[in-house]
Amino acid sequence: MEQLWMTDSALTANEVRDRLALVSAPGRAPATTTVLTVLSRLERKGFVGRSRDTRPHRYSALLSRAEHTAELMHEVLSSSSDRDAALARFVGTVSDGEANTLRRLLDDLVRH
Amino acid sequence: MEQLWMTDSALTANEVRDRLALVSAPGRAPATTTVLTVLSRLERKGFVGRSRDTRPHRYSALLSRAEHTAELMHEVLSSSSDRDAALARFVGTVSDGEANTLRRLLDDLVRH
DNA sequence: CAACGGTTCTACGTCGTGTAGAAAACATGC
DNA sequence: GCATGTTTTCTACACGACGTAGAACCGTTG
Repeated sequence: MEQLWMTDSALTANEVRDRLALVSAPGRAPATTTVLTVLSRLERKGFVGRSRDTRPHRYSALLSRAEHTAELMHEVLSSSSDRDAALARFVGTVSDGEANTLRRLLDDLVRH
Repeated sequence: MEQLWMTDSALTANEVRDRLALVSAPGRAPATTTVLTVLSRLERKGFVGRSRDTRPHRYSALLSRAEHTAELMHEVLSSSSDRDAALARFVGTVSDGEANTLRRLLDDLVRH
């Protein structure tokens, strides 16, 4: 459900429904009220914000897809009693490409 | 629930119950059957293995806590459409200590 | 004010999870 | 061999998170 939201930003419920309709299987297009409900719940959990003043309320993701993923990774990591061990395992199973990406990112980090 | 399991390895259901009893609040000690049920479900999901031949079956974690955490992180990461962006966000919010750990790990990686 | 689009309220089915009793399967002492 | 205690399975319930959506409510506009 989330993913569908992360496509872009600041849409009305109907716009979201339409986009969903395009992606989902023919029969499985959600009703507008469904979308509204889900958006409300996401808002309650702090994942999306909405403009209550404009009449068709506009909803937007508060965190980008990448930010959200990063946050989840932190959550998972901090649920571990031994963070370093977990990181070691993580790095040990990462692809070469991702290892390089990580190196680059860490280098960038050091030059503020 | 998981966490309780990751303490050490190869225990019987009753041993697990006992250890749980030590940690949990006085009134909140689980029954043995409860432990069995949970262990069975964890087995079904491939998180723990058990020796069916010994009579009190012995249960053991198939993945260490760290491995499990690492696997979860990979799962989360691969659920992202843009892995690199997610990694960037992740590294950007990591503590200095963890950044250093990561550098060291990546260095070790390169010398096979 | 009636009709319509948008929003909230209420609700149902499903799934995972923590919980555990009842029943079945086993081991054993006698 | 069978009664008894232990271990495991079966069945079941409550609860919360979701996906789903109808019914009712509300504000605008013709």
